[in-house]
Amino acid sequence: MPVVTLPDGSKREFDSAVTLRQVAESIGAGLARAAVAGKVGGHLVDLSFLLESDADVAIVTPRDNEGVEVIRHSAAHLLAQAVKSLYPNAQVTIGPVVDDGFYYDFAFERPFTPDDLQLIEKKMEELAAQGMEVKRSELPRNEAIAFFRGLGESYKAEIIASIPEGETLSLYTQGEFTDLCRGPHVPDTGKLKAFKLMKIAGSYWRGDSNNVMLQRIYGTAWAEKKDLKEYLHRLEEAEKRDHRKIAKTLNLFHLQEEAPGMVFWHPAGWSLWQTVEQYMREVFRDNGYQEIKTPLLVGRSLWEKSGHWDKFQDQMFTTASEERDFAIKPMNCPCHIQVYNQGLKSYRDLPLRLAEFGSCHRNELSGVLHGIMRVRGFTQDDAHIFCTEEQVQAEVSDFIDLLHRVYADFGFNQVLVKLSTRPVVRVGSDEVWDKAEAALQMALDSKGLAFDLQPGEGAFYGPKIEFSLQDCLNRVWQCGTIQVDFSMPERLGAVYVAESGAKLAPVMLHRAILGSMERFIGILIEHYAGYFPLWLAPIQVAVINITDRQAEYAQGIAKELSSKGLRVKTDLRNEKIGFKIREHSMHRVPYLLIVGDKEVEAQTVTLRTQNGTDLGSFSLSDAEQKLVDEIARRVANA
RNA sequence: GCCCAUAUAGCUCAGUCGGUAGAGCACUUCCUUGGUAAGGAAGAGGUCUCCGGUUCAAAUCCGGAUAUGGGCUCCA
Repeated sequence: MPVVTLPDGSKREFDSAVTLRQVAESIGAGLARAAVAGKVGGHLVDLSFLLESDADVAIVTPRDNEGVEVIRHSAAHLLAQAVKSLYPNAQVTIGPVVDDGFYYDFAFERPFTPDDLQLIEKKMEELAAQGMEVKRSELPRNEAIAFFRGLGESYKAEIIASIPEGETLSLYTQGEFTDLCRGPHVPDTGKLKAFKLMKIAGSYWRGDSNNVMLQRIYGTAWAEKKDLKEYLHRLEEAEKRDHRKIAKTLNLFHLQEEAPGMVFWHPAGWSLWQTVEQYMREVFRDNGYQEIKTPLLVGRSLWEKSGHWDKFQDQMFTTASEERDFAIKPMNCPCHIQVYNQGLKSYRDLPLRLAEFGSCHRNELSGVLHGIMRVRGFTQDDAHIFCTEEQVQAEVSDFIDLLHRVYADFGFNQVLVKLSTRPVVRVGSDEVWDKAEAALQMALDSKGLAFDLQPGEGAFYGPKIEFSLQDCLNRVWQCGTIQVDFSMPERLGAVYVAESGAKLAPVMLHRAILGSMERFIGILIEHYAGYFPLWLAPIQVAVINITDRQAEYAQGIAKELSSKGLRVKTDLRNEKIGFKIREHSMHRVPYLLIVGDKEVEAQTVTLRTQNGTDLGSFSLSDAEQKLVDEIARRVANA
């Protein structure tokens, strides 16, 4: 006599064992129709799940996130079914749910083409329309291996073979197609109403680049057609924000064949860079950092001492001169230690914070380059804090506060935090790791910051915290980091004289807030879609005359504004006012300052914002004050 | 690096079956002095990414290289 407790706390009693579908039907026909899966005691199960004893039960519909995930998972099976029906020689492998959709990896004798994709999608629609029942069954492991071998599905058989012996596996069958799967799945393919295949990509079998390359088909699936449409619209919006596209319209930078992964900054883009850099320079100065500059090209012997020549050589650009090997620095830390090592340091000198806008080069694989987000030549807002073990927590704590202030100034208020602790292969004693991990955790706890703990993900030389910001499309970008390093100072001979008179190696904290300047500027471009807050805008004000008669007046105004540090452009061309306004609006200039005969006569200016609001007339000094205030407040307009 | 796709004017893109290249915007010149998102006219602009092959003939078909895009892998 199972008694079912529903999420609202109400109870229902049944005379005999029931399936979840029957439970749903007892609640309402509408719910039963909508149901795609169920939950028993918090575990997702199929609607066909037979309930024989009392349980907490929930019916899952496409309104629940879990319901959409079930739909996506079933859509992956539908994709596999369609592929097998069109191309019987293709072998199935895995087909999981990912953000917003799913994929399925196939092994096939020839590459899938975009035309294949269309055919497959059409086949999926046909199969979905048939409303085929999706049936669950079970097989013991060894029989499952034999079953898939019999089907010629060697990859599937290999997956099962890696599952411990003696287990029973679940299979799902729809029409002629059977797949190994933990489930649950929708009760019939008719529940799959809104999906679309997106792209074909390569992927290594079991994610290992030594293995064969499979073909991955990505798709998206949603509860309703409307959701699918919204998703496609969101993709279009994201594409409009693409930093590479905006960089072209706003003339910020370019990349070219001769320098793959390295950026040619144009005046407007470099203005953006300079604003960010000068801001960070102030941040360094106001927070006890000292800025330094170290060489780009450093001899092999230093990289051998630091261990990079051994471990990182593939990624370093190297050259030779007079029979000596050199490498362009991929990181700044070894050089910073060289600066630290000049002159004997006392514990009284610590913490010593050395900062550098460090220009680094790494020879990344050609396939990973991406606009200015992933480049070979980049600049870090890098700094190393040399301190004692006792100082670590306070330094980390101050850094976390600083990082949040900086992100907020750039208009990012959502920050995600990850703490990575000791990996299996590591240097340093357990006591030292205990202390370092505790220091990081206490720094986070003392601020009440939520964080994801990633056991074993720390660097071999110490634990680390990583900070990610979320942009206006809720995309996550890992930018900031602080890492404790017990290894390199000792390796490169850094010491300080302790109170006791003993010479000890300092602890080094590697830290960055923006990460790479290039990438951070790329993020800013996409976050603001090129509509930068006034303080960042490459051109802040365009001074526009209505006819030639006001040219001199306009130039005087521009000169005055420039002298107050504003980035001003004049537009005195012989064009109609509407034409000029359109052009500067499209170039996302935050303020247009317009002068005609009226303004000359009254000695005023008229201000218009980028989005078309007419702010009316101001005296020049009032207008100037307004702009200067807005810059100082770093107002975000996103 | 691996898989797939792409590369035509400064930009965005057409270019059918292989027959010497086209639009819009931008640019230049002239006319227009116009009050809040495109005034008019004329002109100039191309080694169709590069190297090779097939062909009487290649932007177009084939091979290779490079870069870019989307993934995979990588990111101590």
